[in-house]
Amino acid sequence: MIQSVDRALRVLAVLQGARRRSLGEIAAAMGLAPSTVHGIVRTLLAHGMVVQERDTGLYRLGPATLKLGNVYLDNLELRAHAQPWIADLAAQTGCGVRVAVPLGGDVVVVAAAPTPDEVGIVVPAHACALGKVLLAYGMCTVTDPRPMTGETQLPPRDLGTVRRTGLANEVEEAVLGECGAASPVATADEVCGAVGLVVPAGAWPPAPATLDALRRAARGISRELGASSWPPRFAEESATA
Amino acid sequence: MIQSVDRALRVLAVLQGARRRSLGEIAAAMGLAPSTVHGIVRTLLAHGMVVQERDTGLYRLGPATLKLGNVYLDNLELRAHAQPWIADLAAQTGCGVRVAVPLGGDVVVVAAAPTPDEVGIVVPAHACALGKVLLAYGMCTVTDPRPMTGETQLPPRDLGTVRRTGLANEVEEAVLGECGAASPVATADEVCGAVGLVVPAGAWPPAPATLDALRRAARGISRELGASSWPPRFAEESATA
DNA sequence: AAGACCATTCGGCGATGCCGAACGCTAGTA
DNA sequence: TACTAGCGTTCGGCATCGCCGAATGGTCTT
Repeated sequence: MIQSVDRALRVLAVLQGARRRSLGEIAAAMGLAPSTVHGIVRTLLAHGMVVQERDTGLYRLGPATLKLGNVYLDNLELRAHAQPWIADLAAQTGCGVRVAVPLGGDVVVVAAAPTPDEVGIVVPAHACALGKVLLAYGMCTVTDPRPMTGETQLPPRDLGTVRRTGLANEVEEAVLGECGAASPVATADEVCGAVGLVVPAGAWPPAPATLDALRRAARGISRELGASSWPPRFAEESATA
Repeated sequence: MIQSVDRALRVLAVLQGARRRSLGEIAAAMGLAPSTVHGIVRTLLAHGMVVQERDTGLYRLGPATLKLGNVYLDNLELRAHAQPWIADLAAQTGCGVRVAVPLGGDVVVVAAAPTPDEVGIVVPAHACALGKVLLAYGMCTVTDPRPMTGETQLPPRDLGTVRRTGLANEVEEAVLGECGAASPVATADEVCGAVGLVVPAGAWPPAPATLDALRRAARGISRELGASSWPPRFAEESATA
């Protein structure tokens, strides 16, 4: 782990917390001298990862981050293969559909239907069905176990059942009035994401046919990505068995 | 400019060029020893900026880039204020509408209507109307003057006219069959972006009323962002005058 | 079975970036 | 007007941190 690179990425993380920050604020948040942070920020500035407001001198994230994120999406086989499946699934079920990948203790939405503007949103893994799937397969780790609503269950339960059935549920644990169900998506040798439905609390639980459609989509995407079996095997579980 | 941070960002830039790359490929592209790049990549890996495929060992961009890009969009006042204007403009004119910001020699689309999935795309500044506006105000610099179609004009001409009229044009310079017109958007003290129309070659030139609507939108957004006059003054031009 | 490529580890030399202090600036205040 | 407080920024010296070359253990190809 290279110190200065790690610090640069931590600067970007700090900048995610607020629209704009002063150099001193960033330095204070990281416990470093302002002049140390200045060198890092100047380098980020040169690459467009951050921008500096001309009048106030404050810093914010820059457009290079957007370019980077867009290239990531374009290069993601998971997204490309999932796109037609989730469009169908949204049409069939009338629900919102999301595909997400793990990012530490969170999940990041990489595809959505019928509302593609949900791409990019980040949800704590322990508070949504998509995250529970990824927790069950060891792709996420609970880093910040704070409840988001009064319904949030801590720690996440029944992860064994998730692996057995290929389904995870969530009832108003992230957003009141919103429930979810999700299934794992895998490549030939690991779980790489999850596909899930967003269901209004009034329509919960969904019809069995809806959950079957979800699982069919998860299996279909996984097959296109090279997976041979579904639900996927959990490497660590089968190793200890 | 801190060396290792700069190298880390260049690694990300290299990774934008292809879906996946081996450590050796990245090292070769940068003229460094593989072991040097390895340390950098490991740090990026720890933050989710890159991921490593379990089977092949190859590297690609990671989901943290997507999160970063999404936060950038959420924190962008330009985008928030432009959104209703471009929705109206798209409905009135029947054209595609884009809002873009400068990024070195390119422009990055940060808002679009009626097709929001165009957000994130990157176009060389010298080959599109949006970029010509930003070149005219010194927010972009031509870094890689390669024509994209047979129509691409190099170097970009009539930038003074762009500043005088608040309008830039482009006829099939980026994509054959596609033309564009764009106007500057400014805050109180600098040009921060551009708004433009995408017009099919068959519908070019657009009606004067269409261009007026474009300019009204550009002026309206600029006013909301604190600009006092429109078209905006060009700092360097007025300083030398 | 041999070769080529991969990611990865290690250790020593040296360049590199860290930090404290000083600067110029703007803004708000007495 | 003078004065303080905060900002971003610059500079230089010391020591640290990271760079690189070589060596390892894999896997896949020939």
